[in-house]
Amino acid sequence: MKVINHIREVRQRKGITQIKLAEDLQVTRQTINAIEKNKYNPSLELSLKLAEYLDVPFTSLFYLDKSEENAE
Amino acid sequence: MKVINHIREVRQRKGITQIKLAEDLQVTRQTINAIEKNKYNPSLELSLKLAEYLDVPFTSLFYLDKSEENAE
DNA sequence: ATTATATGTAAATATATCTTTACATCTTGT
DNA sequence: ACAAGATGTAAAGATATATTTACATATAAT
Repeated sequence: MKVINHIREVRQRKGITQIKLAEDLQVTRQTINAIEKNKYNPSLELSLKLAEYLDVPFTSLFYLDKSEENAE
Repeated sequence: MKVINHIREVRQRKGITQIKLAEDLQVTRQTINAIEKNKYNPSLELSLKLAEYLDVPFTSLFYLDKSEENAE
């Protein structure tokens, strides 16, 4: 069961660059890029910071993909 | 800034053992124990599964400790 | 006291998350 | 065309998360 995130959409809607988001959250730009490109999931701590920073409900930013009920 | 979790309290309130929780979520009992004892944070995927399984709002189960604003 | 169940913990190992450095590509404006 | 800013990506290394096995302690019931 995979995790879906809507970071890119929310970030772009707010006119924020990956660079600014990374700097403000004290991670590297590559980390933001990798997460947006679904290379891996953010840690719980970073996830909470992202939702807070982007000012959206946590579960609208991250949720489980129910279509892959049986998948790895 | 650390992550606070209320897994133990919610789990006990529901009368669920670490063993059952671990089995139902397909992780080991040691993983549940370590998370409850704050050895480390759950992954984002496991965090989402925990909130769903325990049937509580995500941000009432996990949140950032604002009292450690400047701490590592 | 003994048994059963639940919880705590440790070491070794595997995989996931994140950083650093570096270079490539894309887009937009001039 | 050129430059500047934004994004994509890769390899090597560090730290975090999770498993496996094993043993210890706690608690409650009989």
